[in-house]
Amino acid sequence: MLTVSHFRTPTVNASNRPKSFALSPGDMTQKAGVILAGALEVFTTYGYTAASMDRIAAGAGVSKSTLYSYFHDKERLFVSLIQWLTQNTNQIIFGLRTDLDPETPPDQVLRQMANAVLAEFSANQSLLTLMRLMIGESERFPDLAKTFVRTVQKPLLDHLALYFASQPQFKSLDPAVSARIFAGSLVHYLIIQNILHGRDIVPLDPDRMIDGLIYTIMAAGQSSLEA
Amino acid sequence: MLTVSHFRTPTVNASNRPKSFALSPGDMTQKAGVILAGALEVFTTYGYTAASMDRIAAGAGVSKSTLYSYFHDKERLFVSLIQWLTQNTNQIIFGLRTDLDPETPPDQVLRQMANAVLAEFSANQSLLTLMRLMIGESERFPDLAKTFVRTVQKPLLDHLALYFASQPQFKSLDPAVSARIFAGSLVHYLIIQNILHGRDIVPLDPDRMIDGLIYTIMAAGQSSLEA
DNA sequence: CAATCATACTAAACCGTCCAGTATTGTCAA
DNA sequence: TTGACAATACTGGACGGTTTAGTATGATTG
Repeated sequence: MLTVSHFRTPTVNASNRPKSFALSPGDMTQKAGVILAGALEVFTTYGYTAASMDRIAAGAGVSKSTLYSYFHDKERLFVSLIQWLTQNTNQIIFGLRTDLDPETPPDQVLRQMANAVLAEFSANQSLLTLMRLMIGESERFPDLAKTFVRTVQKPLLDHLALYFASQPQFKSLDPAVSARIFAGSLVHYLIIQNILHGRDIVPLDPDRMIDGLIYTIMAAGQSSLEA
Repeated sequence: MLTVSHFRTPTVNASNRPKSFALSPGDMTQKAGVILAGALEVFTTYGYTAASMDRIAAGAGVSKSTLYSYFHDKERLFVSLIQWLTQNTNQIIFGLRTDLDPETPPDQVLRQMANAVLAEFSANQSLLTLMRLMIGESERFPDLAKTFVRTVQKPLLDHLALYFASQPQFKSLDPAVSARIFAGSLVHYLIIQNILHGRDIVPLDPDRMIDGLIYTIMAAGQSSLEA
């Protein structure tokens, strides 16, 4: 269970040293959300180091005092932000996971998933931002990167692998590898097109990408090729 | 043709304003290479902003004066470094591209390629570093990201697509999409395992990954599934 | 004599702290 | 219900100490 730690209530108590709490996201103050939203934009634009706390405060429309009353320091603000995004991402992903209904044909399920992923990632910029920040700062925050893998990537891959394993059509395929191929192709596509700004350089229609991917997996599953 | 621009000769002329040249990599002084190698390590460890010019100078074993005599400023040093890495990467990739011999069976060719990619990226840390830096700084240096796509990703994808198109075994597959699936699966695998430190969290043997990937593409190619 | 080194310097930015003052909100007595 | 008061949240600005990019100066080396 992920909790947003390094978060402190704005209660400036007598000692002027407010203590911090590990709060579940529901407990988070409205102001904290405003700060995180502003921080996201600034971190997105400048990266971790170049994003100054002054700019974050300005971006969030909050005084620096308030900023520091909610978050102890820059590093823990960043960690809280990533955890916040991670939770949002998780909710989104688990929201769009088409309940692996064994009735509907697998190609429809897969297409539905792929469509949802590409649509969601294209519409919701913060998901790609999370990916980019995580990769970019993975050396400075290795533990955070592992948390990201554990709470976002692993459940998704496990879910996919479970689905591939459950369908007899794919019994000749390695479920774990198929999950990697499915997710990896889409993630790589998103990285090239949206993060590295390669849309005009290596253009590829998302529908064409999805069609080809679905066809490849379906065809491989139904093949009687010997290993 | 890629040239290492933003590079200036160490000639500190009278006006103390040495002019810069666009030099082909062969013209690059030995010292410039030393500086770039040191810069790579520091940028890798600290990221762009947190890598100070003092640390870079120290890491390269060079005085700061010399540093600035070869590179106008930090930004152009970084651009030169990326271009330098891009060229190295290109040479490596084009070096390991198994000359698309139509004689050898496709599965062997693909396996050879996948093996070479994974082996090379695991052994040569700087390739992954390049990937990580490019993604992490893609908002600060969008043009650099495009250059990366144009000079590294696009040739690789084109090369793969051409190969898929040339082999009758894959005539039922979309060559461009197959190239994306092939490269994307491997890149995503490398990102998860090596960049995001997910080896222990979502373990997957590289050979198993390659086997599954090759099988999937081969089986899909030989399938007679109707679209 | 060109290249390099070592060092010191400037001007600016940064983080985190601190504080005087201002809204906002609630409590409680009259 | 109203008015006084207290607690809390927040602002805005200033500050110390540190770090940064980039420049300048003079010594050293081959």
